Amino acid sequence: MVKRDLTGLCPYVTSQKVLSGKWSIYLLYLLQEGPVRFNELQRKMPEDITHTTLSRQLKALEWEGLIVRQEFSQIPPRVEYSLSEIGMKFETVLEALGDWGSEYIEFVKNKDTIKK
Amino acid sequence: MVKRDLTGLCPYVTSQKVLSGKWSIYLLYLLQEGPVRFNELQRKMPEDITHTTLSRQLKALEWEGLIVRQEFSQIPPRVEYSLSEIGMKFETVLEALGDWGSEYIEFVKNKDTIKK
DNA sequence: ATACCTGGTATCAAGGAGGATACTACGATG
DNA sequence: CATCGTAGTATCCTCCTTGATACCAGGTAT
Repeated sequence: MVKRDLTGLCPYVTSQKVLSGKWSIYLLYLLQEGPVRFNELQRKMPEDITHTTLSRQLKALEWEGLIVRQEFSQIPPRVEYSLSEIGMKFETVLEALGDWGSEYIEFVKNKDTIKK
Repeated sequence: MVKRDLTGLCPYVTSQKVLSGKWSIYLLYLLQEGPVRFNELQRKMPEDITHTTLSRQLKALEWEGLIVRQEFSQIPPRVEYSLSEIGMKFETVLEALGDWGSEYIEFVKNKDTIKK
């Protein structure tokens, strides 16, 4: 996941790059409600995802500035992830994506039905 | 680009899958204004993209139902791509993405400046 | 005759993202 | 003493996407 290039500073290309991770959108969606711990995130994912992958994905989002990682000095460790300021501003996109995604699912269902 | 799975029918996961192509967002953005020809699309891309890649990308979007391909029986060939109905509904997302992308670019600029 | 135009497809190579597995620290619990 | 829980990192392997290149049709321009 090579990022932070901002080719030509195009908003669309930039957005595409930020969203390139396989789980970025869903992670941002999960973090909307507030801080979530690492293992909790893993359990909440809609598909199985290894902690290796989750870790990489979170690191990328943190590196890009969308999320914040807070570590508590406890045993066992406790790490909470939450949205940064620019991450919170992404909620508008999330809303639009959620709406469109639902409509799209309906669209595909109907199409498949007609084909049968 | 293997698609059309709709895992658990989650809108966010679905959207993520549709947007997985490296150029999907920008292509949808370009098609907002109306039909565009193949070579014209290639020329309008912000980075160089081979016609092989463009062809695959368009095929994926067409297969997903977001765009429509219209072929005119002419020599030399003339093929126009445009948004489908569900593709047009994506414009809300595009708008949000454009706004957020711009803000994000500003955010990154400031961050880099501070670091220096 | 040759090159050029469009809009592709076929094939191969390279790179990167994701998955699987093993390993880590440190304490609590059985 | 051994295992569990958290939150990771390090490595390796594999698959997928992209990129590069060559090739195609069929008519027109030089």
